[in-house]
Amino acid sequence: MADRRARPRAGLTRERVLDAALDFADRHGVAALSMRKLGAELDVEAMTLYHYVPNKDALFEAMVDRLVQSLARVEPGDGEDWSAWLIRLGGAFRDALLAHPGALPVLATRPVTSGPSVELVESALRYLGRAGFEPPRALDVLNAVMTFVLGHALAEAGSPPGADESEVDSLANVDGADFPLLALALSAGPRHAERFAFALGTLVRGFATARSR
Amino acid sequence: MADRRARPRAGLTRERVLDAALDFADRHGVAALSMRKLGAELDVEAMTLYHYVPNKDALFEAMVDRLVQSLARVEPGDGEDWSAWLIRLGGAFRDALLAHPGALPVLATRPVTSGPSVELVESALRYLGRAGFEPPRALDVLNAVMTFVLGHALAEAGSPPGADESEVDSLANVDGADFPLLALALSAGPRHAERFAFALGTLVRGFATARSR
DNA sequence: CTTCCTTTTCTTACATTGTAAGAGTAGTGG
DNA sequence: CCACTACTCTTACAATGTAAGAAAAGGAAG
Repeated sequence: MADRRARPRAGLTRERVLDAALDFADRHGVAALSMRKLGAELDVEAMTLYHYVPNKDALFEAMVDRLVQSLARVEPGDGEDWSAWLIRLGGAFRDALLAHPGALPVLATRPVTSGPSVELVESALRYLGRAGFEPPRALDVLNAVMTFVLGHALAEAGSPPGADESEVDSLANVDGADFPLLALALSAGPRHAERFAFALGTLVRGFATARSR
Repeated sequence: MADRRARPRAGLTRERVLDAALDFADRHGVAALSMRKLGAELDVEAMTLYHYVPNKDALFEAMVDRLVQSLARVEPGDGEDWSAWLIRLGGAFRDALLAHPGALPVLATRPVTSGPSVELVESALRYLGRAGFEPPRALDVLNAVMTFVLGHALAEAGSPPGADESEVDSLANVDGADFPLLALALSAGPRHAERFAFALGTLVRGFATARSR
């Protein structure tokens, strides 16, 4: 009658396994994620997890899918301009990636190939086509945006947790005497968001000339 | 007097260890790289490697450094325009990354923090400053280019070797009936190089408006 | 309740990994 | 010959992914 456990173990499910994995990755880094430790997090032995996930690689894949699927809801609003939509898409992707920085190395290392992501690309091509981009060009545009966002997120998330504490945000403590310009450039603080907006805006604006009509 | 081994084992050195590691990573993927296997590649026991590298992580770091350092030679030519130089820098970075796609996951996952890379950034800021970019803006520009190139290289290199053969170049075999636009966009072939040039050119061109003079 | 069946969990076991500790070996200078 | 340094190997251990199958926990049917 009393609760079975301090940790809410009741009703283990694939969702909960994935959540725990993402959470663990965010707190300790993917490198530290082992089936045994993940099991311990859920008050379960390692082998139990194999009932919800065929193997560790599939678990990684599922984590990635989870992140990518959050993009499905970024559809163009009524009368929304293609460039505004692209910027919104890029921003949503960035948010999704930074929501779980621990999973980033996994996503970056793996070709995103899941069914839903292909549908995403197709509908993006549809929107861009409507805005006057031929399919190949539209794919170029989409590719440029997504790869840029991925690269930026990687840089922004920086080292995964568990890395050497001493050099966290490595560039933050450069010697102003040896590297005056860099020190000056960094004196304004991180500015990740502005940096991102600046670059994405520049990129998207430039695509205007690539439309066929 | 005769040669000691078929494999050129004579004179093991840190350089040779790094070369072998990069080579192995390219052929089988970093995931498959273990100290024992790398040792075997050099006709040596695993522990021998620890004489040249303090641990596996340092080996990865050294591999990354090797790639990054090849950028040191990309200095602006006489009278070379800043945008041309930026494009050349981006291209060189791409080349360096794609020269060892196996090492890409390592580089992407790790904050590039080595001494030489900081010097690289400083000198890049110097060039861009000469071209009229204030240091913070110059860093934004540089960051945008580098992150884009990294993201693009990741996408281009695709899955590391050793991944599931069936879905290599996953997007290449989409169903034209279900995803007509994507199929159409892909019918032109990979076009990685053009895609890269298109996006990098667009990005760099857009930076022109961010100069202060 | 008992019996059977399915779903979920655990126990054991093994090959592979990174690497600590230290022992062997080779070559070099005295 | 000795001592010393540079290099390599042997052995060992803890941690990992996961195969094989035993145990437990429900639930449905009698």
